[in-house]
Amino acid sequence: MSTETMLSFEKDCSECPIRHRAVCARCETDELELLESMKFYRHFKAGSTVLWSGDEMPFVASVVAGIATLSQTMEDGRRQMVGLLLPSDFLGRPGRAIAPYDVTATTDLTICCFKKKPFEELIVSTPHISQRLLEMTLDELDAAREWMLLLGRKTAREKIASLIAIIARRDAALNRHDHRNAFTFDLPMTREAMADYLGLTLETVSRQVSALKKDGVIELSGKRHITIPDFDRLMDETGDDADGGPLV
Amino acid sequence: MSTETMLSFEKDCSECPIRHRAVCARCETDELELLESMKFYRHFKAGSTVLWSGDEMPFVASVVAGIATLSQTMEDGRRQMVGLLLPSDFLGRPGRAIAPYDVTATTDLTICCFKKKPFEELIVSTPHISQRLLEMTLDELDAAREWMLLLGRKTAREKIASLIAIIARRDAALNRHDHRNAFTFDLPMTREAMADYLGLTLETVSRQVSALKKDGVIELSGKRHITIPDFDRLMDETGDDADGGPLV
DNA sequence: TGGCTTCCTTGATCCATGTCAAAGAATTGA
DNA sequence: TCAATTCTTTGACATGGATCAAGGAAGCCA
Repeated sequence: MSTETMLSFEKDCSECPIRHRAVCARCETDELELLESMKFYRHFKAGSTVLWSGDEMPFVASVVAGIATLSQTMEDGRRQMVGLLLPSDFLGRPGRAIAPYDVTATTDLTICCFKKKPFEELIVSTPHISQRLLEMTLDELDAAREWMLLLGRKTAREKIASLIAIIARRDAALNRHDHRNAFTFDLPMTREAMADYLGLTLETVSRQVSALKKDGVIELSGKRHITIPDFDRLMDETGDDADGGPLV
Repeated sequence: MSTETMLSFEKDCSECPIRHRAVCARCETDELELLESMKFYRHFKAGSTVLWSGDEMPFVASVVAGIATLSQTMEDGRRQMVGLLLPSDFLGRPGRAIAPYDVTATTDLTICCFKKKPFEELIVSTPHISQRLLEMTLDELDAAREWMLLLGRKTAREKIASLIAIIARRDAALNRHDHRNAFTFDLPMTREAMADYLGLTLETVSRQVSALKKDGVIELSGKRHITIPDFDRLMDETGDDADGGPLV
């Protein structure tokens, strides 16, 4: 599961790309040293399963690179994604032994793991960690509530536009763009994963993506590569208030 | 807004009905004394608005009695409930000045408030509070994810059955019943509020409630009073796994 | 008592999205 | 280079839930 080569941050937390956003963001040098002695990395290929719902969960982890999803499946196969974990997001819950959701690597994925037991002790003894975890959990709850509005009340077209806007924003936050109004990026997920995210079928996703393309809201090259000629135009299609927050 | 009479718990936290489940659950006697000196109560009538989205939010609070809801409204009036606050649940977020959702009293409501600033200081200095808040926030996130599955993938009939099961469970947790298989309680919300919760229209809610009644899954007297003759039968209608957790 | 007002129910119809089916692109591996 | 596989698109049709419309029931207060 693990690669042979060791990247610089795998020794040294201060080199880590998510150093300032992850659960360890507030840690001081001495606290980082403690984390360094406990952490271990795991890598997953795109499409592979990290954990099945019901599995024992021996670790908690931060996403370092790539994207993971949390999803629930009903007995008859209906499936809903309930979490999208981007770099710096936290996986797992202190005090929980069993995974409540399927965890899947949507792209190639690297996670920084801590054994559950020692991490739980750390939370009690290191307020910098528990405070940061609280903040991140509150952010996730806000995101979940946005998502509930999307699932309960938006049309298929608005759902697609919203998802594209979310991904564009995240991409803009990572890679600074020169142009203010032209965004280009790859969708990091299949049509089926988009459908699972949005509570739609993959056919409806495909049709609505085509419709947004036909109407000039997005430009497509290949199936995954998207250009947004006018971000405000895309925002109009999401159904959200005009002032849905600044772009970064 | 506030009543003239003071109930015993309004002086003495140890008398408080939510003492062992709220954000203060883990506090020791001396910590409770500190909270007692800071807290104040507010009361709202059923149907009244506690806060509008965008309002300044000068306090955080625990729900002591009654039910409050969080909801989002789109520009054209589409509305989705995104939180259901029952007694002991926490309202507000440390570090947030502006309410991001409409907060409504669904029933008569009593909340135990703390001014935001002093509470934020308390969180830093009192690990018993921040740890409990983390735990409660993680629970809310789990509930939000269940709800996302409901919104994204369940049929109207499954949604109604799920909501009734949730309320029945909560009611059973508060009021011990003698019979193992007969539950009776009042729906604490209008058909419209149910629709906002479930991502449906009120007409569909009404029709599906009638259908469940016709099929003998529930018994209705009046519009709000429900009896569940066979809880397992109801659970079959929710679409959830058979082992959706024990009843309390 | 009667007339508002609010909440709820039911019917008729429509339409957005799901379902079923087929075939086109892109990718992988032999 | 050619299957085989996976992902995607598109078409035809079905349907669950929304919409529009009317009226019933319960609570309230004058």
